[in-house]
Amino acid sequence: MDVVSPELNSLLPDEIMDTEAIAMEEELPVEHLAAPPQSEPEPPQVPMETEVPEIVSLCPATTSMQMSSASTDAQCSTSSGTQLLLNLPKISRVTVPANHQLIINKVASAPAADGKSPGTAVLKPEGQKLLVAGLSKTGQPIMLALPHTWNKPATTQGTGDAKAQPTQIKMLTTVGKPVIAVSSASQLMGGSSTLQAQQLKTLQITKKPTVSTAGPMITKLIITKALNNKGLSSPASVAPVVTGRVVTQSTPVTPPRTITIGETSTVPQNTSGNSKVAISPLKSPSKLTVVSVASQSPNSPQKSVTLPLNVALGQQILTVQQSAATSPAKAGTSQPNTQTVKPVQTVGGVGTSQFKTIIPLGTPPNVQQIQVPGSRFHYVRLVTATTGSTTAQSGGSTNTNPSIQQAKPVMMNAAVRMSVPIVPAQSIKQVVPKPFTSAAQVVTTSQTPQRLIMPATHLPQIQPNLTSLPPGTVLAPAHGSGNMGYAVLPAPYVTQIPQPAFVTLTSSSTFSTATPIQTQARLSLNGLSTSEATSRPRKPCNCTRSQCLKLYCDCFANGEFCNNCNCVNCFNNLDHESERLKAIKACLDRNPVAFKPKIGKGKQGESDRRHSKGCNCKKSGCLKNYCECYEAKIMCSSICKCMGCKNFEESPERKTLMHLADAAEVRVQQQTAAKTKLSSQISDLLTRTTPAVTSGGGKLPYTFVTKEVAEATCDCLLEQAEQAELTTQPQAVAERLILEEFGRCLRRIISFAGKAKTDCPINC
DNA sequence: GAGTTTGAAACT
DNA sequence: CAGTTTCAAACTC
Repeated sequence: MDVVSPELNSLLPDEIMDTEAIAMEEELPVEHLAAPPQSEPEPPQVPMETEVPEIVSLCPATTSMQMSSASTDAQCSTSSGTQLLLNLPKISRVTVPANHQLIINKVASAPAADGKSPGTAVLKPEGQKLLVAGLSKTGQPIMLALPHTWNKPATTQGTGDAKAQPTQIKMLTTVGKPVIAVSSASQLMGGSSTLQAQQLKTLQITKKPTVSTAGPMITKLIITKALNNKGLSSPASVAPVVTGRVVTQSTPVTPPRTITIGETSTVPQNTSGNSKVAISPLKSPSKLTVVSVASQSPNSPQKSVTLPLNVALGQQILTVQQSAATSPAKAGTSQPNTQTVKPVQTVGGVGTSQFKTIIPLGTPPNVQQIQVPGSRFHYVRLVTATTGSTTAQSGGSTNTNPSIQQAKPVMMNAAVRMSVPIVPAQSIKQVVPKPFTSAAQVVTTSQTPQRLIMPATHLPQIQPNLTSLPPGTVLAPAHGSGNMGYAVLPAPYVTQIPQPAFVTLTSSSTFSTATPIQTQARLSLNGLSTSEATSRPRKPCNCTRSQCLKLYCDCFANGEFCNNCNCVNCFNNLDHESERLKAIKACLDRNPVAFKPKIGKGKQGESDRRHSKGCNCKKSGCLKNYCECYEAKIMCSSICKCMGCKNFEESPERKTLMHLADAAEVRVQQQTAAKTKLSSQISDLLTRTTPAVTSGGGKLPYTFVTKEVAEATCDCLLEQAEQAELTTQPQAVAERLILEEFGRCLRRIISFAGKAKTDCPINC
């Protein structure tokens, strides 16, 4: 993975970050914190970018409250009945939708140990660190509880600096409704030299998600779905993800769920709460952020607010899988070695353009990726490194042990683009319960075991254009800067993962890998519309000499893993991650925008798509698919260096070709329609009880020989046979009588058929 | 399906 | 940056 400096990281464009909204820096004045999304730094210039990052507005028509940093306790009731209970050292901004409850538990301000982080606070031990309640569509509260030790910085962090390292937790809630934006920063010293500010953001999602689960459950990880909102006026994406332990009561109907983010250090092996990750679908309007969590300490009071499991996520469903409803045992107390991660089943992601998945990381976290075929978004699950020893040594540097770094993506039905802020590896380490004894984690699903994660390998630092980060790029924090890092995952990353929607993480030193279902959708077809991209399966490559690690390979160039290709000696897969990452880096070194779509919008005023570099054709006249412009169905532009170009608006050759192409397409469509129709008719004919095939406007005689008619005929013949038997007729006579009867039956059938034909000439 | 052509990517 | 080579897709037969 490539690593970029923290500075770049901080500038991570919204497009990549997929986070939006309110930046919450602890030290920032409230006003600043409350600043609108627009205040975020602009992404690096990307001339041809086809996707324009959208900013999500966090404060819809809901109640908005701002508190000064001095605020300690606050209660607020909105006119709509929303209640807010806040007890935070600092709350930059809280927005609560009507009828939603937001409860933030007490947080006592405490002096920073090193005094370098003024304004930081330590959460009261007795109180939950932080409870953020969001409301689902149903009005049920969603809560996050931070354990006391939550967010303890690891002392061995690679960066090793004592600077406060803010961690962001962003959470996206439902669209439209939930508009809870809470940002709070608290820092816990936890005896470590580093301070970490936790930022929690709740983002509003434009779409209302559908919730899928209900019932008791303990969930560690929640994965959300992503969606492609490109071009949608109201994109929906949701991905509330909560990691950590979820304890729920079980009310059959939308039981509230409490999500607690806690530290394991307090109660190490107890809870399953391994740190997990949250995920967020990204992309426009709906941006989602993920939350990393640690396990919760059983002892810590569950002050959590109940949160409805079902969080509507637009059309996407965020599902937190619950443990079997029948096994309440899992709830609460225990589950020492298993973590149940339930990715949310996403529905309907649309794959289109290239997207980038960003995973924050302090130290190389394990990442679970989930990709939804056909979707442009990917889900990424960050899995904290396991227990102790292994993770401890990383110290922020790349882990060289392959076994530890095994990362396997998890494929889902939808792809998600997201950015996930992560808890520093060290904090994770402390937080993670025993279950994870090694970096490698076994992911099992209720359905199928899965292997996951992408190693956040530390690679030589590069400073690529952020907007052009290739898949697999990891943005790591720079020295002395925050803990937050981002890993840019290629959409394909997730490709080679088993389908199961739910994943359970269990401790294990090795990965159990389910046979990956390799479904890969081309996320981005330079210039093609979403529908085009999704409808057209990616063509398998046939590389023989490039190992699929050069841009010659379309799969690689599109940031995808080879899947069902015909390539030889392919390295574009998870088994050759290191080589692949190196190749990506090499490509970026040569061309920082190598992985960006070549077809994008022109400069301002140029609404049409155009090739970012222009073609260089010499013999094809730019009217063959050799020409990248022509292939993308766009005309050549002034930046093209082609010779004898015929691919321009008024070109007769081009028009002719277009007409031919259109005609061909029409023919194909007609043929397809005809085949479909014929198939339908045949099927109908075969299944119809009473045949009604028409010929010349009437029914054919045989069409009257329905089942009923046949049975009646048989009855007549049997009756005749019985008569013959009763009268002791010779066999020959009996047979003759039966045949005569059969003849009469046939005549009657034919007679009726003719009559029907006359009475109803038109297919009746 | 084999061979040729083409132009982007990679290399020098 | 320009020229050359390599490569894989597009195309032709």
